[in-house]
Amino acid sequence: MFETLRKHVNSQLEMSDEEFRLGTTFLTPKKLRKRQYLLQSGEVCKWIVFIEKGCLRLYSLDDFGAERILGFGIEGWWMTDLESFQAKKPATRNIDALEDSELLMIGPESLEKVSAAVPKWDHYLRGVLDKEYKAAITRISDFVGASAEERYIHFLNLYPDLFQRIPLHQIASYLGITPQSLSRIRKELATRK
Amino acid sequence: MFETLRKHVNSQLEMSDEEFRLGTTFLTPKKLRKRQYLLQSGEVCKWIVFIEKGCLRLYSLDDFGAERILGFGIEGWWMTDLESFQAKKPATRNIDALEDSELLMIGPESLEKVSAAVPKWDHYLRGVLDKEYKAAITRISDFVGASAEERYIHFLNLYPDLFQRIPLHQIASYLGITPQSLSRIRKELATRK
DNA sequence: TCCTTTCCTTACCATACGTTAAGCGGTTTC
DNA sequence: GAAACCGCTTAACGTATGGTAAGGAAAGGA
Repeated sequence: MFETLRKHVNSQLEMSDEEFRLGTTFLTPKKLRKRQYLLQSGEVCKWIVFIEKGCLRLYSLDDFGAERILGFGIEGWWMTDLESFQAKKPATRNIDALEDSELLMIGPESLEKVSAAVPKWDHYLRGVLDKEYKAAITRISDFVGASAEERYIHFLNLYPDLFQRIPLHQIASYLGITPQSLSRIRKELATRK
Repeated sequence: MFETLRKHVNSQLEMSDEEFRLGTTFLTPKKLRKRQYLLQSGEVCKWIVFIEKGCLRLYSLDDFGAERILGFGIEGWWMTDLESFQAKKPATRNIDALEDSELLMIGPESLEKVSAAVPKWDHYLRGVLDKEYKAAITRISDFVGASAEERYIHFLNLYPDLFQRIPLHQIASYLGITPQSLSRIRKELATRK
């Protein structure tokens, strides 16, 4: 049940089996079917989730109901709408499953408790936020200075795993362009090779 | 020397004068002249800085030497290149002063110490990172789904203080457009009113 | 199995933004 | 006080991306 999480923890820091086991007692498992919501705008986001298996996406809806994809997650990633989770205010964003998924969830109280009780978990979870933040800055850097084509190439290099399993029109939204533009870019890249 | 910082701390959480004083002993003051670098790409970023007074910017250079502005900071903001600071690797980004500035700096060891010694400071600094992360996601949301004109309007609403004192061509870079495009957008908005 | 929906692509035209070039008031420099 | 620079704007034109529409392959539902 905790295989992927154990691997991810190991990749970040040293943690004994006992410390790991202790931490996992604060986690709530949950299965999500494809298309099922973990969070719908209007609800308060009550969980930070680790993806043991499957694929989620975080997105908002613009004034005309079109999806703006803010991020993806697959096994080995953490995900939440921090805005709503921390403030305990209704979310403006949505999280749903792109594939049948298995999650490990942690709520605000458990988060406090595990951070206080197991310093290693505190470090681990803080490190997760740091990495997310750095990734966000890198993505902003791309938007500020790179063309859609460059952003697509960067995405391929950074997340080859995601590219394999996420529909192209969702990747287009993530890149801030239309599916048609992405299609055009891919054609252009293919002929150039 | 710590007026702005004291105000900022107060705005985030409750902290006694003694706790505050204790924390400030870990800070190193520094003055920076306009155009002076705090960090140049190639150096390791050794500080997280609080801006008591003045204005800084964080930016990278593209292949042709053009500046891509990743962020601004004025009094009451914290700033660093987290990528370089945490990994202790040479930075790819630069930080310099847009105005004569007064900074309070904290290095990696002091950061560890103050976090361990004063729990309130640990919470405070963690909150700062959280806010930065949330702001980054909001900015990404803008890039994914909003036009340049909308991004400009959002910038005005979010950071009216910044708009007053930062040259327009730098704001243009922050928004991911050219100064000419920003000028066009401003004209369009002015005539529409 | 059929029928619907989803996903990807292509084509055509519209538009937002980039590029290049130039001008002009304000400030700094010598 | 020129001269040089800087910040901002405007204009003309080029290009990347958006919008609309349509078709076809693949997947999913009944």
